[in-house]
Amino acid sequence: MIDFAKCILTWYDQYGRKTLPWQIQKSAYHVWLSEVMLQQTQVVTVIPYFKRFVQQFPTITALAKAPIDDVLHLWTGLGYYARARNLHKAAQIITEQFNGIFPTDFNDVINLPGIGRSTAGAILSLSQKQHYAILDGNVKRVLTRFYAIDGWPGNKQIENQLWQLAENVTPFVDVDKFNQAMMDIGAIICTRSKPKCSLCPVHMDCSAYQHDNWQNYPTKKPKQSIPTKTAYFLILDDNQMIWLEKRPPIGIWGGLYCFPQFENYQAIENWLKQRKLTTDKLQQLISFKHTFSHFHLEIVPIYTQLKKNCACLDEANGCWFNLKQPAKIGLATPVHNLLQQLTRQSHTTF
DNA sequence: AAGTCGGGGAC
DNA sequence: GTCCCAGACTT
Repeated sequence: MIDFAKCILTWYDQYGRKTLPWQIQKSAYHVWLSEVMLQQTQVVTVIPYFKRFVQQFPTITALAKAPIDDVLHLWTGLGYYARARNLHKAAQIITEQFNGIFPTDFNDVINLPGIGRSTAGAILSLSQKQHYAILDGNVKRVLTRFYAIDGWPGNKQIENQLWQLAENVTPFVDVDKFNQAMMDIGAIICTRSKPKCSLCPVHMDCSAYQHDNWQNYPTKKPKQSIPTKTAYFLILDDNQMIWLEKRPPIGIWGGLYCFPQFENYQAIENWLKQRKLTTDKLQQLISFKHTFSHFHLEIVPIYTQLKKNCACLDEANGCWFNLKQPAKIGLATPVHNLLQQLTRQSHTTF
């Protein structure tokens, strides 16, 4: 049997990634932020978000003091907005309970909102060389192929087995390099499709390589069809000002601003009538589909111009979004796209 | 154990 | 179109 960790570490010295933005001035804060942004999100997507975020919030304390809308604004388009809310909440906990210093005790770290076992292990190993294993999508892919682990990793029993293997292969020295190398190999070599086995430092002992059956691993998630829902977005235009409402903090697009949303056309007319808002004719724009992991959303934008603002709208839970002077708030991606479309049209109109 | 939570890259 | 990504949290 080869020395798994030694092979991985030797590979890392020569080929591992060492200049990603969160690896330059390595701190617990930067590693934490990157790990959270990288949850279910690819590196190339994260990089610009990470740079903007640390520029605006250089310290945990600065993040803790910021309004949540500022935080969500910087998260716009990244998805899984609970990550941003948890990050903000955790920054406040760190400021209050840990004097603004990121905790070094595993139990303290994993108890922060938005940090699970793998993220806690990644932060403490990468930023402080503490001996903890990680088990993200990359490590799961490498281990299931190397050891020929059958069964979907989302299954609790399979996941426990993978954690055990991860702990077994994780060395006591250079744990930071090892964990980074495992993620690098998973992301660059042991890819989901067309893995570059010839470049892998442990391919000769890899079960999937020996049997030429990498396609069987990891075992795919049992797929299920997802439903389609329809949503009408009311684009209420008061002279280049668009009415947006803040969504409740939990649920889809939590804390983001969105057009008033309805399940059918009639509900829009009721909504306008109840608020004594008089508008021009309702105008249906081109509908489109937005897909989530668990349902499709058919979005029907309904545009109309407000004739007379009766000031019946609740400003506490919404705002007039100025197309010519956009506020820095969190926006769901289809809302963001529609607002940009409206901005372009207003330019060509004049 | 299953459902909820986004958006985009790669194919 | 499909699959899934440096997962965590709720029920």
